[in-house]
Amino acid sequence: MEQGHDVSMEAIALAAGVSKQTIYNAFATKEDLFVAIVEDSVDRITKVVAEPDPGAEPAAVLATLGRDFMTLMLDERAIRLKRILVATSAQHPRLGALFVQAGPGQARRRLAEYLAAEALRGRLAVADPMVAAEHFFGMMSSHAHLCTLLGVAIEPPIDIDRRVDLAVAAFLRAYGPGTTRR
Amino acid sequence: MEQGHDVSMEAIALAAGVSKQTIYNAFATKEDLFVAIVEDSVDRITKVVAEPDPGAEPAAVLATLGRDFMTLMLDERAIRLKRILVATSAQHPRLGALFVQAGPGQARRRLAEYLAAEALRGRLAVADPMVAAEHFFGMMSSHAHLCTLLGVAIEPPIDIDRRVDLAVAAFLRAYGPGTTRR
DNA sequence: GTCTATAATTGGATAGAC
DNA sequence: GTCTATCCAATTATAGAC
Repeated sequence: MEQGHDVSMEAIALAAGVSKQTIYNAFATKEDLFVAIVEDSVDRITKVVAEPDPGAEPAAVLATLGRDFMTLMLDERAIRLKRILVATSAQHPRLGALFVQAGPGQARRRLAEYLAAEALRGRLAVADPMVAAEHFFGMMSSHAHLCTLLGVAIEPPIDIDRRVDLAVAAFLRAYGPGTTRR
Repeated sequence: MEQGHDVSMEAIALAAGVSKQTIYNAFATKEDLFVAIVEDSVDRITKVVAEPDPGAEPAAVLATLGRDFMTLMLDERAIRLKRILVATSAQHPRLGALFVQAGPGQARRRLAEYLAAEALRGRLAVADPMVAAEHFFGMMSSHAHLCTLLGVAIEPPIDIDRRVDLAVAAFLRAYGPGTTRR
């Protein structure tokens, strides 16, 4: 995970403090080891997104989910994992799908469920909950996501709380109760 | 560009119909060739984003910029280029920055300029034009962007026009003239 | 089970003829 | 300038001793 997708078995054995043959006793090929490591990393890194409290204020729920999402997205381990998944997407699209489901996909589904419930209660004007959830996360994360994957510094340096607050405010203007949907 | 960042000089020479030595006569190292190819590709792929007409309706300007942005983002060549930039980000962050500036960065600056002008005219309620522009592009592209990089199929298949229309509508509710900013 | 030593292959780069 | 043939380093995987 530290050295990226093209790390050698030699380097892995060195870091593990064993010889190559010891690794080959546990994994038949480098591919097998790679898949096992990535699957494990996806489990470790995509920590379960807390289910929102159905009774809480939309602004508070959005802020909490938003901060969790941004923190996960900017986590150095998560960035490394995503780079590896992108670099090997041609050989292992299944691993990419695994990450999407467990990470951003889960966050999106959780928020969409909450938005649907709030729409029924009349506290939000959300026609398509999955689209609205994507709008929320997309507003916050899009630019920073690309930059972190490319190793490009974000100017000005990202302020998570501010980004979250701006996205929450914009989302509530777009999907608040008084809004006319079309 | 077809085979990805780890293509061999052998394969490149074969595709070019020459021998390796012929390539080495033009480029001192594989690195040099790589940088030249990527720089050229960035130029080719990030076609100049049309400057918005200052007088046009916000909804129409947003729809045009949105469609251009989505088309560029989903272009197969652009996806391949981005994968290569991500895979080599540790060795060549400069190339990633080049792409960001020329591609999404340019689109964002163009939209931000337009939004600032419209805010002065009172047709939009935009406090921070760069943030608002990022909100617009982020709403449309975020999820699809990650999926295309990872080679994961988007379910349901993406409908550019619909995504653009939904983002334009949400943006205008959030940043339309009647909106209360905070 | 683990280690050292060693295939066997690949791939970047070069030599030397034409 | 271009080609063929070759060098050399790195890397995956295995053999065989302990």
